[in-house]
Amino acid sequence: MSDKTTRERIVEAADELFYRQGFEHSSFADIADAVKISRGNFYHHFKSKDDILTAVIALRMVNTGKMLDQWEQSGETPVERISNFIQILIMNRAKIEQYGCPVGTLCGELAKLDHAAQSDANRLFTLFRQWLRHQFKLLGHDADADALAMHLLARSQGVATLANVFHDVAFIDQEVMQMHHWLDSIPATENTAQ
Amino acid sequence: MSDKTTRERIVEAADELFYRQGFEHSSFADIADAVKISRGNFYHHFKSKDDILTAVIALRMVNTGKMLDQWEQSGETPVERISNFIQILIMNRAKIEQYGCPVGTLCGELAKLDHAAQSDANRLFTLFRQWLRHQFKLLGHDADADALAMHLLARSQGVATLANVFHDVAFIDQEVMQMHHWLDSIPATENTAQ
DNA sequence: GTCTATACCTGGATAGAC
DNA sequence: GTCTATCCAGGTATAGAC
Repeated sequence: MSDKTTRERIVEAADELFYRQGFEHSSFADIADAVKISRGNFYHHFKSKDDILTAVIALRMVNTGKMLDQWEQSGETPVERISNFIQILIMNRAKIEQYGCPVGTLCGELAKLDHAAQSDANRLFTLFRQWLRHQFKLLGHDADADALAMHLLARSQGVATLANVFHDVAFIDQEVMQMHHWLDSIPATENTAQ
Repeated sequence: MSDKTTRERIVEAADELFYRQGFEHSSFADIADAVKISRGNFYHHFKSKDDILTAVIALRMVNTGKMLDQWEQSGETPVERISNFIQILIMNRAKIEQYGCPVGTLCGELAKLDHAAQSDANRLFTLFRQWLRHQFKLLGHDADADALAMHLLARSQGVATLANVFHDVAFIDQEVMQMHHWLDSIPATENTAQ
């Protein structure tokens, strides 16, 4: 657990701030305060604010990838693995209630800004989408695997948004339960080929 | 259809711009361009940008109220009326694909900004929530009317978010169909008392 | 690699003429 | 009621010393 480089500390602080305050609303001064460095020093590590955003997205991609890999290993069945996805809402409920879904809110903001990094950020969603699609395929749902993946993504997005707006964690619990039931109700003609 | 006052024109232009670009990202210059007035002239009608936001939210409240009233009258049964709600996703699919849900994205942004008008904007959601709750109550769902209302709100929010991110209108159609099926599948022990 | 100082620009807001 | 001119704060980015 060696000391983190200044660059890493900047990216991590920016990651958190972009999540809590949004990208545009987070200034260099904010990040500088968090990392305890001077504003001018940024430009030794990054050439612009957009550059920091790119690094933040890259970090999130790596972390998300690791999480999905871990679910892949820890879950015995596709249903178990998909359940892990649903459970993020519970794991992160306090933060979701305060700041919404990190992926959804970032993509939403960048869409409004018509920002160049939009497609980069959207890849975070694609990561989940493909992983879920893969799991549904393993369940024997070849034709509608993508539709099921998108459906589940949409459900969790909606839950995160409303939990944030109404500051209601109980609503998360309630909906997560329903999502688990929905998952269990899917005809699981287990695909034994893979 | 008398000519609109400058004030009304400002609010309408701001409404559209806040939807498309977000509140913070829309400058006075942007609004001035749209309305074709000078920047200084704003302050004869509003004392601050936040004031314009308040007016925009008020306008949306009025318009939303009118829409709900109309559904109330045009629909014969609660199911028909709730169907109208689901159908907004279809009616506005082009805009949703481009800019997301106007209510959800505004509330999301104001939450990140920790803006004073947050609770004002959230009332837009509450308007829908209460209306839907009322309809579900008429369906005989006294105990879980609010849960059903929130469930439906969350579903449509999620659909709007993903349609926006993936620029996919077909996904809207697909999910709307499922939402109608879901609605039809709800045991409708019609409440004849009201 | 980190700092201070500063340039430059945008955006919200004010003053005052017409 | 609308305009022009202007002020001021804050934000990104650069220059250059240490």
